[in-house]
Amino acid sequence: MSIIAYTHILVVISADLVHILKALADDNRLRILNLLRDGELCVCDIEAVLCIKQSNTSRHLNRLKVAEIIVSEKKSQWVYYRLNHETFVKFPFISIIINDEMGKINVCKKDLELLEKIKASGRCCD
Amino acid sequence: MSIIAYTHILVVISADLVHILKALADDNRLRILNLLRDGELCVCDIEAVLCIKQSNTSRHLNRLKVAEIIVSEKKSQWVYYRLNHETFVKFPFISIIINDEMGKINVCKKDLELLEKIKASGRCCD
DNA sequence: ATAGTATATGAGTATAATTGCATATACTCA
DNA sequence: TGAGTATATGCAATTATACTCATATACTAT
Repeated sequence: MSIIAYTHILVVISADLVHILKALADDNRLRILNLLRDGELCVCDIEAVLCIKQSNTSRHLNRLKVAEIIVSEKKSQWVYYRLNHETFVKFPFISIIINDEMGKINVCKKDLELLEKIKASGRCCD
Repeated sequence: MSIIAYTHILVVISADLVHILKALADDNRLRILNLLRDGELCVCDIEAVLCIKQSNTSRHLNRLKVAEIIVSEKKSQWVYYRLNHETFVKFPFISIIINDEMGKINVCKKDLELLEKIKASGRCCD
């Protein structure tokens, strides 16, 4: 179900249902997606809110990126991650999980509050 | 996020989002849910279509049952499994995955065809 | 009772996922 | 250029998951 296209060195692996579900099936990654609802964030913001190691944060983000659930953009020394709405068009259930389910989870609410505090009182970036 | 209620010996663990996603994030279990779209099936039917070992089939079914995605009912020597629509009301994204995504997957289409053949030409049960 | 069938489970193995530490890379700013 | 910051990645340890084989349990029918 995965499409692998070789164009010179470029390798594109189209995410399929199981890979997307595997990427979603983790507490930390769900919390990351919840944080990204409000807009893009850099690795250090996420790291601070979730209180997990930088390398771990980076790996979780990469897992979501490989599944095409998020995309990244480098701006000076920071890498900003944001939700990939193109994939949500193809797999609408992802939007439903992020928009409808996240709000019900207590940890997710607290994460958003903590994010606001961190944003207010001097972030690592920007 | 899990609610654990002790009433005498009864233990009820309410399935939460991550557990449901973990239960869904597997090829064989997605194929099982696809087969159950048309109605209840016993273990041997599923085993035959997916071409996996009986013990493995039983464990996958248990994983889905613990996540409350399916329910089981014993009828004489067979155990019939079916979709748990109560959970789908609580988590509508599951319905969307099963109804909208399964149909797009080739293996799932073939599984349904094979199931019809097995049902037609003498099943193990009933 | 006994043999046969359906399902569940314990034990062991193989593989995959998560994590942390140390380090490499990329970028900025003085 | 050199120091500092942000992010990614190699490696190793730990844990979780999937799978198989053998066996136990539950039920049916003779």
